[in-house]
Amino acid sequence: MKNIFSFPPRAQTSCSACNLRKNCLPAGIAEGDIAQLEALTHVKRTFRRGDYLFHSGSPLRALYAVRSGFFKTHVLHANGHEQVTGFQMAGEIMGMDAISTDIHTCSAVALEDSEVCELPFGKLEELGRKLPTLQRHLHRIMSSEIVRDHGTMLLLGSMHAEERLAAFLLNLSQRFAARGYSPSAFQLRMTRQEIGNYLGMKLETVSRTLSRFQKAGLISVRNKAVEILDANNLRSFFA
Amino acid sequence: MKNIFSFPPRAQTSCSACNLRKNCLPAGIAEGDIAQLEALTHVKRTFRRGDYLFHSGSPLRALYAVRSGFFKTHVLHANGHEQVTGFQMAGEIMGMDAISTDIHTCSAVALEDSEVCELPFGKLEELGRKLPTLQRHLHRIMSSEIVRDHGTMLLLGSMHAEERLAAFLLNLSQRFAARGYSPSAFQLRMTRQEIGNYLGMKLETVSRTLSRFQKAGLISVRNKAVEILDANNLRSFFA
DNA sequence: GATAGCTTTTGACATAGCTCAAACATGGTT
DNA sequence: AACCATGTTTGAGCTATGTCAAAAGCTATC
Repeated sequence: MKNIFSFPPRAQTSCSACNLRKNCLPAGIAEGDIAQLEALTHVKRTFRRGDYLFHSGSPLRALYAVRSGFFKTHVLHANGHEQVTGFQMAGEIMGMDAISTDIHTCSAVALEDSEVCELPFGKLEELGRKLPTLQRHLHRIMSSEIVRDHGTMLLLGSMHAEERLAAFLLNLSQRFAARGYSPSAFQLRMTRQEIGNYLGMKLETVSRTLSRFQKAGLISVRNKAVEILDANNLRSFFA
Repeated sequence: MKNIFSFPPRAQTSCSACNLRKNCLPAGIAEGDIAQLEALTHVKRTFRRGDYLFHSGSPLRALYAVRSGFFKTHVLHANGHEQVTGFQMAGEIMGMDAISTDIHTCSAVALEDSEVCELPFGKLEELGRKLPTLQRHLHRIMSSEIVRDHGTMLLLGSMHAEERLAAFLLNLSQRFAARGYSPSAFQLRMTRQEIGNYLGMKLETVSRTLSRFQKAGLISVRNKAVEILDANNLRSFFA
């Protein structure tokens, strides 16, 4: 399952031709300036399921935009416990944790075969000084991660299992929708274990809660295939 | 307790003469460039306990550096629940949540009488384009908040009450130490309620756990006065 | 310096979610 | 096609933490 090549395949990328333009870093950047961003996004790397994009402790080289596929990021605690800090899908940016000290503080793993665009951070900062819209957008993206993390803290700090899982499913739904996929039927790319870890609950509780949602007619689950049948009532769990 | 003046007192500030230089935004910025940062940090505002620095929903005007005193930030959920997302002390920056959408997503309240330096964000970005070290430092500060939030997610997602509280006390201790105060004896500025909210537990559990730590000889608590008696064993709770 | 309203502590009891365990399903590999 | 490792479901009993309640301690204001 691990990629045995130390240097995954690379290829040229084009932001202007990319269908993720509206979800990714170029969002909100003037047409004419995208070429400059593209010039530094020189490589696209591919990953097999289970491959690491970066490890906690490794030096910052670049930010990474998911081109296709699915990743999870997790931090490792001294006591050996691992906490999933997020799941990233197409257009989402990883690696901002490393800007603080130039060392990654979390690790990123592909949950399925995936492609990633590499944005060398030094060059990104440099270009940001020339293009205010790019600078602004980079700031927005970092701030979004802060806001998202605050939301997760709210979830972990004050919600019950049912509320957490409802919020999780609706969040996935909404993100799939934003990418043009069905908001109501999708495949989970992560295990119950990983969902539970992210949501601060045990895999058995995830499984039981999904079963309960299914019995209540809110969703249908069969392994990784989820269908949201009653988004409104699901939403009412935590609204 | 609320400040009845709609415009809190203002005063000129000086970064170069500020004893927080090493903990605050100017950290790592070339001596010669600090004057330029100072030029835009035009006002220092004072707050009474309970005063709001900004509210969730209000527009981004500036980032705020705590000059003196203590703040908490919290997000509000649709269901009325409030989650404390952090406690900020001298030198720490608030307001980065608003960069994403130009609207604050959390609120900041003074926990004691406090002073704050205002950094108009537009001007900060503008200056960042001229001073790479400032740009870099702003990025580092935003990234640090991401890393900190990941740490809180780990705490909320996987630690027991004792571990959370031990981590919390040691974190405060370390931050006081970084500011030249005693790492072993300090005053809590927040209530058990607020601690519990931040740590995802009820105030009774906070109180009981503190009592247990005290009985075990790890700390001494009398209301808000805390003394850490055995930092090593306290650390062993969650290391 | 008395009063009123918070805040904290502690106890007794309730419960959501954890642990352990067993059976079953799935999908990748030989 | 069969096998094995991995993931999922469900049950039964347990425990950490929440809930409710009462008393005592602070602090701020008049």
